[in-house]
Amino acid sequence: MPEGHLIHRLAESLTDAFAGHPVRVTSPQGRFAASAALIDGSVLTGAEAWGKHLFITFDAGQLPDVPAGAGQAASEGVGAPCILHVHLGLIGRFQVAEPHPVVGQVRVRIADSDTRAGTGHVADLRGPQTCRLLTVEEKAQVIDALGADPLRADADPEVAWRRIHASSRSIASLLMDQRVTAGVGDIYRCEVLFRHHLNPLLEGRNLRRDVWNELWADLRVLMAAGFETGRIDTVRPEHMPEAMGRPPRVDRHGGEVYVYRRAGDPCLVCGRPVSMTTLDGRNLYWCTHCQPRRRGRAS
DNA sequence: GATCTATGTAGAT
DNA sequence: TCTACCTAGATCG
Repeated sequence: MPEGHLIHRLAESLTDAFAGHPVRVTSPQGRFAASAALIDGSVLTGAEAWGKHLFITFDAGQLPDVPAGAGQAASEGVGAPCILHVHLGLIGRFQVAEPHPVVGQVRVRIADSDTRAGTGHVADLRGPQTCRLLTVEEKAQVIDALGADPLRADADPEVAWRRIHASSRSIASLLMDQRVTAGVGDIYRCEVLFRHHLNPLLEGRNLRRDVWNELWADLRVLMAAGFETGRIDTVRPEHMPEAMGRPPRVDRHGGEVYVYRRAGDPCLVCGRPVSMTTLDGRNLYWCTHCQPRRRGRAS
């Protein structure tokens, strides 16, 4: 269930664990067995994240002939790179660990060719929303449809700004739109809006350019920190419960946040209860006092 | 043991 | 706006 920062961490973990080596690719659950067979034994050359999308590239150059019609990537022929495209969706998990027996519904297992006990790694994929093989061209098409990823150095926030500036949709909805900002999920959108005192229902076309610049810069900082630590911490030191004379909290998702999943609890800044509603089918949390409607309007 | 929930998205209505 | 999908852990009775 991760947001973009964890997908980037995952890409790094997979690259560190397997890049440059031939790997075993299997589908213990069976639902990916035919495709797994196409890349089993090939060299994993690297993994890359783009928003919440994960791409794992295999060098299929040394693979034997693959059965006709076994997959789109196979039609490229022997020798073409083959890309495993994964999107975890809401409930998927992809964990890199030391070798261990399969437990539960493992869609894909990637393992070192040398699986002697105590050596190597195993990566288990469970419950993905997307798990398929792509060609290089198909991967490019997926990326073309995505907006600016705050964790990528090559991200272009101008693309996101143009889409926001032209839209009558709420900024809360736009930040979650992967065609606008890729990798931002429910926690980061709720938290960054709070940190900038922005009302979630502010229309994109009414967002000031300087406020967008601040939002984008903050997303980059927050998500880079999340990439480093593996958790989402958004509370400024002066607002930490201890600094405010309150007992420390433990959030279920593992970080310190202002509003996410804190409905009814006192706002860490003003003390009024945090509000929650549903927007586009997702839970939206905010403080009606700290995020008033007028803030952010175009002048 | 049954039910609920979830850091997401696509497709139908 | 709704429903379906994928899985596991938390919560309920």
